[in-house]
Amino acid sequence: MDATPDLSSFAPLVYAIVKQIPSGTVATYGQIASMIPPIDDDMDAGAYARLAPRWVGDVLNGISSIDEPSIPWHRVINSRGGISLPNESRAAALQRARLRHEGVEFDAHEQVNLNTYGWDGPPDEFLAHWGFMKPKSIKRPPPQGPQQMSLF
DNA sequence: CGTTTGACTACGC
DNA sequence: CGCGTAGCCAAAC
Repeated sequence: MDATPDLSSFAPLVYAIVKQIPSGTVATYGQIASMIPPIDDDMDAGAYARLAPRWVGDVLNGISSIDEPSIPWHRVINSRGGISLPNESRAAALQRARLRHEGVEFDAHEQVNLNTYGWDGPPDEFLAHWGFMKPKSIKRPPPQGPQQMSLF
């Protein structure tokens, strides 16, 4: 059997998830990758966790070239909340324009506040249907009492 | 068929 | 808190 460990079996899963990202929100490569369980059983879970985000990028690179309209590839950004495409890239400008058009704002550093625009992930039904795992929420729960004032 | 690069991320300074 | 580096694998050259 051709156990081709290429991305052909990985790509459809990425497509399915990216399609679920609502307009006006963004998801990170790592977040999407964390939802997809390791396909290769022999692969170490830790290794997979480090590799999968890059595979997501590779997959999206394929559809951004043809600009597949059914897949909102522009809503996927890196963990820093920035666009990973080369700044001078035509696709980067397109991605940024589309996000802004959807209401996503960029700060002075040209980065998106994931706390505000970060995606919570698809519904549980969707996850169960595909056998996906619930992603680690990219929204960082604000510490309840970060600036706990020292009474004395 | 060896080398290089990459839409990544975590970690260190 | 921003910038540089290491790691890891697949695809492109």
